[in-house]
Amino acid sequence: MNRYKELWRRILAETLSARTGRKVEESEIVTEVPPRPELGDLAFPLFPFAKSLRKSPKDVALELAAALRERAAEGRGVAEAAGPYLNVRLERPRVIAEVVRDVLAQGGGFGANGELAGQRVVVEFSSPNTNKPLHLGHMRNDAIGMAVARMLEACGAEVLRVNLINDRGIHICKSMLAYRRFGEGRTPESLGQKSDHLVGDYYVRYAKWAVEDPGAEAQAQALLLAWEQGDPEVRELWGTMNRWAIEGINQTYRKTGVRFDKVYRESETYLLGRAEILAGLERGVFQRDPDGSVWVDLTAQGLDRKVLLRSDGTSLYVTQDVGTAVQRHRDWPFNRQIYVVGNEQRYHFQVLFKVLALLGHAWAENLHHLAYGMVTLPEGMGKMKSREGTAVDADELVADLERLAVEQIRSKEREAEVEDLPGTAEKIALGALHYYLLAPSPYKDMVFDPNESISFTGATGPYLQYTGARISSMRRKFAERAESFRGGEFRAELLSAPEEWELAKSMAAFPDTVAQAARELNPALLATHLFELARTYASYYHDHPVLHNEDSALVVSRIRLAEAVRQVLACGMALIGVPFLEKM
RNA sequence: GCGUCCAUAGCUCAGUCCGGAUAGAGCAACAGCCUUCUAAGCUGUGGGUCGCAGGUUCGAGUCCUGCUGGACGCGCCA
Repeated sequence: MNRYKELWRRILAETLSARTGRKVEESEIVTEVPPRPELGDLAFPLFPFAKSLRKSPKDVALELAAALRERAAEGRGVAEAAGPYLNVRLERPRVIAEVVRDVLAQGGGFGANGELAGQRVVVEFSSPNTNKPLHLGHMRNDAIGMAVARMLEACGAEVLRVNLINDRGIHICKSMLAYRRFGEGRTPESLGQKSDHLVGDYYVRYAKWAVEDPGAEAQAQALLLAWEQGDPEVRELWGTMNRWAIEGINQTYRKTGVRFDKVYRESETYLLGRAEILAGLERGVFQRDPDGSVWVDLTAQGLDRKVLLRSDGTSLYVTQDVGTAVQRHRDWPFNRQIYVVGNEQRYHFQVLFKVLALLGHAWAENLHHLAYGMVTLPEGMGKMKSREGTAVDADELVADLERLAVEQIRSKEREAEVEDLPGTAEKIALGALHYYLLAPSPYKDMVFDPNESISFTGATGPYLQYTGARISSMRRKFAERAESFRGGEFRAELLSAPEEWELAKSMAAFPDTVAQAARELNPALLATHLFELARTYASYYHDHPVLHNEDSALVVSRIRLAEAVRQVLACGMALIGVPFLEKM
């Protein structure tokens, strides 16, 4: 839609410049969409020009409408006055023809643009700990990370998906300690259990034990010390349990379509972080306290004094993150780096970015914390504490959604039609999950209602999938009956229903939404746009037969329009991780 | 105590960055629609002091100030 908007902006700026006797910039022209389609397709409020023209906005609109009459052909539409607004009514058949042609010609590439061409962007997301399986919070993180990565790619950027595995520290030692104490040599194989769940069970076991035994904490500390000193037995146990955790987590990633181009481990970068901090100390940007700890003073910048190295010389979370960032920029010099991390860590990232800047890394100003809100359960369903074993487990949740999808397919008696029941159920489950997690703005806390997420009515992933499957089905039927529609040609002027115009506008605006979503790092804009497109289409095909028409030109015209809708849905769904289904 | 973020329909959320026409969806509720391209659908009805009070503006859900309520942060934890 932008191309038409920009076209009229220019036309209006030229006309207004001539009338006001000063150069009116295109940026001064405010564009909107009229509140009701009958009013036109583009709207330009004229309040700002009333003063300089010494006329009421209403009269300005009337005069402009008259003056713009001769530019209708150029602008593919006519301008009319509507109160204080100048509204433009586009020439529908011409625009519909352009949109359908563009969508079908560009196929899977529709919506892409070159806005970020040549940019290299790192997107870090997921960042699991190796002491427990993934939970619902990770799934929101993953959904956002994957969607943002794909959106940036759609805008031409080269994206590196990066995972940072938190595989060291006291919390990791806790599950190791509990396993050593209570595990009796059990393995995932001996138990027939998914390996990350085994590790997670001992993390929960530790928490229970620590309540009874006040000495537990000290033992965990001792184990961490042994780990840092490289005790072979401890390192071996650590290696085994880490492998279990990571293998299990990777299974979940494969299941949910999450992938990374590069994986970093904190155990591999914390030493570089320490070296960086010591270099900063030498350059005088940090200070050492009498007890040996190293500090950065950010009070001048509205933050606090923060410790960067402990008095015993060991590193902290922020130290590791410094090392990781430096390592990454060496490995793959990026223009931007986006950290998808919960909003409770806002302060941490402010500090991190300032510390990196103080260390003299120019790229520090191109780091961005994409802070997303907490996911909670509805009232009465409890808090998600992985320590207590009450977190919503990712694997379980996906399995539950799949079960419900199977039930739905059976109850609709679609089992024979879909052919691959488990595969279809899996895709519906992922569509439901990803759509639900991406629909609210990332920065806001959200309530995850398991029942609502799997409900198949309303603004959901399955609704998009259903719309796509219906069109796909219709398309197959069209191909089967191709003979009877022979000779029919696409003619945009046959697509004169108001809904057909709404569909064309929605499709024309899709590339703008992709660009905006990428600019704002907000996949929710896409989720909303796709739902509205699907809803308009559902309403349209309910009372406008596509194949059941005498006029084969009308059939062909409508099927092309429907195919374009299908294509736009497919493009958008791919971006937000909702699998497209030919049949459901 | 200090800082950051949030508050829109019974519920879950768009709209706020960048101020413009009677504030929109979905769910739930109620009433309809399957000899017709998949009823996981479609149509209609009811439902809002945009947390409160000021201010700026021709115009405020949107910007500014104060207040109230909530979440998070302010560890030699991650």
